[in-house]
Amino acid sequence: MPELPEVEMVVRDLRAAGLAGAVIREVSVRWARLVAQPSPAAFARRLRGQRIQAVQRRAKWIVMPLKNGETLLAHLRMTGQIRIVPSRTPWDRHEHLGLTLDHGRELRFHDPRKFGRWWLVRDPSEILDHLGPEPIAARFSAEDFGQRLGARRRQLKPLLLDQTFLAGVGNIYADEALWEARLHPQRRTDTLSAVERTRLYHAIRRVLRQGIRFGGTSLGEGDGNFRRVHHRRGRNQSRLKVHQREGQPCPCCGTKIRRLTVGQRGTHFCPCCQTHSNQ
DNA sequence: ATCGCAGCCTGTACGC
DNA sequence: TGCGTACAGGCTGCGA
Repeated sequence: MPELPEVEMVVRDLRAAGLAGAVIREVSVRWARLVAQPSPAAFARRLRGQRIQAVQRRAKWIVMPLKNGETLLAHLRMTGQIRIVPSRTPWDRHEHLGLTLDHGRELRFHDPRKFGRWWLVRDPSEILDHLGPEPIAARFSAEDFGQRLGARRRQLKPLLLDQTFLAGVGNIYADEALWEARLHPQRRTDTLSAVERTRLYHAIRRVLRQGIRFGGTSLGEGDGNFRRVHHRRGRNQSRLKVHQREGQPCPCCGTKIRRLTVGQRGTHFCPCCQTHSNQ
């Protein structure tokens, strides 16, 4: 699933492909509900002829400011992939959006689950304002994180997935960060010591940065799994310690990894390293 | 404030 | 082999 590191890889790939500076010649929406805002017709009309000025990332969002001041936004959700292909490439059955660019190229949005969404808005803050801090930003401090964490009374895992609390962490990196910090996913946020809060802060940043360093996490071989722009796979799956490793030994102590459902989410942890004390 | 659930989707994994 | 069913999950919206 594309989380912060995966979206970062896509954004870097799009920049390397020269998407910043490209002009959108034609717009083809083949699955109407993919366009969240405005109507598909207005989306196509207002996008046509526009130049993409930059390709940026905010949490799991791809943010593309246009020359006319509007902003194109994309969210890959579960299975969204962006591809750059030669114009007039035959459509794959899971490609639901096409942006014909200059220089004989076309951007295609591929999404088997159809959960991904695109927006065209005058002011991106109306969409992005609700998001919490960017966890790998320099200005994101351990003090601020620890203080906000202690002010809440929830289980750790669901709070890490709450995009208004912290923006960009998803199921994979939440499991990995909690293992790294040696904290039980169901531990209550207001029971952590100062040392544990700092440990979690560093663990989150470490697993996200490692995800980027290894090109993102591509679990499995299927069509719906994460792929970078030119269909490349990430390599971070080989670095995962607990996520999707139920029954396999913990790399730290050898205990079998267990799976729980926490806040309606599949959750993987080491019952030995991640203790439930204080809960 | 926090929680749980339905809904959005379809590929995959499973049982028979 | 083939069928049916359950499940996965990011996010929103709802009610408790």
